[in-house]
Amino acid sequence: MNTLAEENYLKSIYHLSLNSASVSTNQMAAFLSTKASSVTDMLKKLAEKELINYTPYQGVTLTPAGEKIAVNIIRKHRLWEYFLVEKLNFKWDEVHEMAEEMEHISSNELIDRLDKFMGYPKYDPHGDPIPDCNGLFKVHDLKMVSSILTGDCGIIFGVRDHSSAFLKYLEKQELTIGKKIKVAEIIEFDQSMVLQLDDKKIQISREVANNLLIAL
Amino acid sequence: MNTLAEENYLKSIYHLSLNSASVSTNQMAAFLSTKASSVTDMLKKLAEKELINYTPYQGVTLTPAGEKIAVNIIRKHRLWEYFLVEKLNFKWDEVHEMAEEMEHISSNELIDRLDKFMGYPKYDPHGDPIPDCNGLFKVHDLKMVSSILTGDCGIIFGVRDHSSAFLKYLEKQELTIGKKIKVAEIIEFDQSMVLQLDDKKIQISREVANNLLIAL
DNA sequence: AAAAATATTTAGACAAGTCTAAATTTATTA
DNA sequence: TAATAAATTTAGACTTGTCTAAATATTTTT
Repeated sequence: MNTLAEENYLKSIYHLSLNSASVSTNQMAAFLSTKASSVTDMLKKLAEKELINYTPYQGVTLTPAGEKIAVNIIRKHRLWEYFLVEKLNFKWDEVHEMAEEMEHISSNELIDRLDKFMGYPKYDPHGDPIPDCNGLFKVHDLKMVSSILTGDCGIIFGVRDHSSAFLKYLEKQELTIGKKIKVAEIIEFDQSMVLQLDDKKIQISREVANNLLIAL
Repeated sequence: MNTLAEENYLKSIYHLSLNSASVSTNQMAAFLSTKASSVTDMLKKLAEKELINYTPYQGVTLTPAGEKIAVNIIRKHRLWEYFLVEKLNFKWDEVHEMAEEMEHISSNELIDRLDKFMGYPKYDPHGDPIPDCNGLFKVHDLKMVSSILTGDCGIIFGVRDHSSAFLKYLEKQELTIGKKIKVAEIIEFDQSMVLQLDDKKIQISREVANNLLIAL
């Protein structure tokens, strides 16, 4: 199979590809907290294995084979996160690092049985979709809270920032997955927003609104 | 923390120490399917970290710090095996390789919660004791079936050989953990044994009897 | 107790993955 | 479009863990 480092590179290329068509060496280096020269070395290796399309200086995309591996790692990551939260009662801000390790457990039989054990969940604790055993998942059309207008309603469905600090903040504000919100007011000065929840109003910064996703 | 290789060496020293007071370089090399020179290199590294007592040419023992790490890895291994069998319905001969990977998931909080989730099991699917979160476990005084006499009774409590082939054979013969057996006859020619189970008699070779453990 | 056999360690090399520093290519800008 | 800046790759080195082959230590045998 592939090494730990190879798997992490493939996963990173997948995630970065969601924003831009092709991924640059420097983007990778920043994302992986490594140096551009290290990235180049690994890209050559992955291209050799035909898991990525790589032309020097031109950035990189995943081949179908590479994407399949990346999606499988993401499937594992999200299923383990679901397990940690739903079965072992961890909080949603505590599970990322553990899942980063667990996603590399190789057995697919294991992950399929875990999936079944948990009742084939469709979303992980952060609202991200869990690919099924064939790598298929629905891509929801979610909007940033910052992009909607006064009076608009929606249901919180996901986050863009997965940091513990952000998740803890949302938890404290009761801005969790499934909650219904309505935009009560947008402050012109700094674009911060006042949201109406079931029982209270809260004010969130532009930065928070940018990282909170809703379905209308 | 420690690397994967370091953890595997410590675990091996622990297992091999159960048979002999100190463990030799060649024993380690055979057990780990590696070369004696590689073992020497690693022993130097572990001695440097004060996880083992190592005098060149004189074999090796674990320090208390090294033993603590080894027991913790074994705790993780056995708890994951229990999880795989009891929650995900794997057979007892299918779980070893998966647990070899899972035992290196670093979080102790995770393993303690897994332990709680499963109701603090005392034995893994092969009858081996599971250390608690302080590294403590009962050492049962088990006997090899080959060491008992005609007419003696006992309850199957463990195995010495953990290979899939052996476990599958035991499963087929219904010689599983918890079964009560009585020695009906010992064949003088080859020391094979006829065992009385609840409902039937079966004959096992000396080799099998050597690897099956019972409590009297 | 010396010779032979066995076990262990040392020396030097290699692969994976990373790094720094230098060279090269691509992009920007004036 | 030539000069400058930024991005990327190459070259060479380092670490971890492994290997082979040679050297050394220990054990066994006679």
